[in-house]
Amino acid sequence: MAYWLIKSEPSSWSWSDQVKKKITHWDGVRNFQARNYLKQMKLGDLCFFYHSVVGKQIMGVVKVASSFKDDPTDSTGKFGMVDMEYVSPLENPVTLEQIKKTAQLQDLSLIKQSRLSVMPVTNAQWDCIIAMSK
DNA sequence: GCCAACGTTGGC
DNA sequence: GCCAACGTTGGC
Repeated sequence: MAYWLIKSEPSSWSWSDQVKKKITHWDGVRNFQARNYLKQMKLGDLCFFYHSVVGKQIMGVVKVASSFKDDPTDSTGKFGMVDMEYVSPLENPVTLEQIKKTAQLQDLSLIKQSRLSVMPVTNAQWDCIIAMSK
């Protein structure tokens, strides 16, 4: 099983929206690198849900609830989406500031490629962030 | 609200 | 196929 981190601006789709709705289409990705990662996702893979711009912190965990499929909001047919299902909140959100200060997390794409909206997370990085949330 | 970073588009 | 122009993202 793989781990990922997905970003959303709370003004368009927030963690509390996700908690309420439980399961949602993760559509609107218009970046090839992000799309390629979406494509690699497997059913049951876990993802951190990160609030960009407002909050700048990891709020909780969701899981991949469908494999890669057509994005109905994309008329070009180049992009796609998966479904994301609510799993659990973090006990305490982990902020971008904390992540930047943590030596083991310096390779996280969140830091190196701030514009990428879907990125892989290693087992070690996952465990580290979970530990920080306790 | 600004601006740096960077991905995408389109003209050549 | 290159690269300048442009648009968008997201941290500050």
